[in-house]
Amino acid sequence: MHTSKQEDGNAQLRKHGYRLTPQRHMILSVIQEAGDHLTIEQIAERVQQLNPQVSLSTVYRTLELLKNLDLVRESHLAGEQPTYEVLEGQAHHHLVCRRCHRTIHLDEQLLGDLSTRLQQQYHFHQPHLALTVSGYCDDCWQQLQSATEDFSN
Amino acid sequence: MHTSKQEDGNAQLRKHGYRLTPQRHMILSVIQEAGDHLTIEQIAERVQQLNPQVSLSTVYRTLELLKNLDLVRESHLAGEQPTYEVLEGQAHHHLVCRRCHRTIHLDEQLLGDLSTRLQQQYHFHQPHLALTVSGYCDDCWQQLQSATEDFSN
DNA sequence: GTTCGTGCAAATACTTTGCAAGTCG
DNA sequence: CGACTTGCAAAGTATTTGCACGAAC
Repeated sequence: MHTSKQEDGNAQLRKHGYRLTPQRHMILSVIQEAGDHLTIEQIAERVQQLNPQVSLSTVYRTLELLKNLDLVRESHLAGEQPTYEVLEGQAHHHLVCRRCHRTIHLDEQLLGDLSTRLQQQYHFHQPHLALTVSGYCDDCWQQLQSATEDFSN
Repeated sequence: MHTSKQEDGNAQLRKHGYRLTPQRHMILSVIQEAGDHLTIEQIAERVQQLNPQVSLSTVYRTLELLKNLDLVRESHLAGEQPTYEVLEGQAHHHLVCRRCHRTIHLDEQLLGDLSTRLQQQYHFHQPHLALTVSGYCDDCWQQLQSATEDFSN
């Protein structure tokens, strides 16, 4: 699948004087096609399915590079492994259950014009908003309720 | 310094059947008195200043415990070490410069009634909001501007 | 006195690095 | 061809675990 996103990625690399190696291309593609967060392990797994030769260090080095070029965003929620996803201008937000770790994605407009407000009030440039909400999903909450009948306060 | 916060912490431990050891007390105090985020290393350092015997694993284990009891909040910004701070009911938010890592704290009410809205829409219980804004502080932005005169697009 | 918690050392997990060989442009 | 990248293996860091001793209640 050749999306314009991919060509952007390749172009970005070239523009900054980096070489366009098959490994870099594969890694970027894998992340783009996932359309979701991937851990380093998941990325390596998928890349190695295409070419088992690719080493883990290359994945680390490439992600570092893509991160610096703003082609990929890293997020690191407490207690979880860091994850990577394509950066498409849009922020997006997470609801994470503290018990089962289920994650719900929320879209960017949730926060309205906050971005602009922060820019003006704090002189912060190119702000990327990342909201993480931790709590209990309804299922886990029910289970916890029945498990702790008495411990009030 | 014996604040009511400390007594709350102690009481919480007891209430859940955990023992109140000097180590736990020290670790909680250190975090409370910092009034700011501390890394594990900083916590260990300060605790060991009080009693050099305390081991790192105890710090890890205790933080895990305090986290589960909701006495302490862990945050883990991408590319940084995890940090810990007392949880005082209030969320608080961060603006982090991507270049110099300077951090600005923003207060909870920034997000208004979002908490309630999420609760209602997604049936998420006891939500804690943590907003992280990454971007460039004004100083770094200026420097970057002059450093990259030409590379447009 | 029991059970829980701690210190220590070792194990595990995760990430980075040095370097020779290979590849992109 | 030359400079940049890669794979591999080894080194670093960070975190977790097993166990015997000590402490809280």
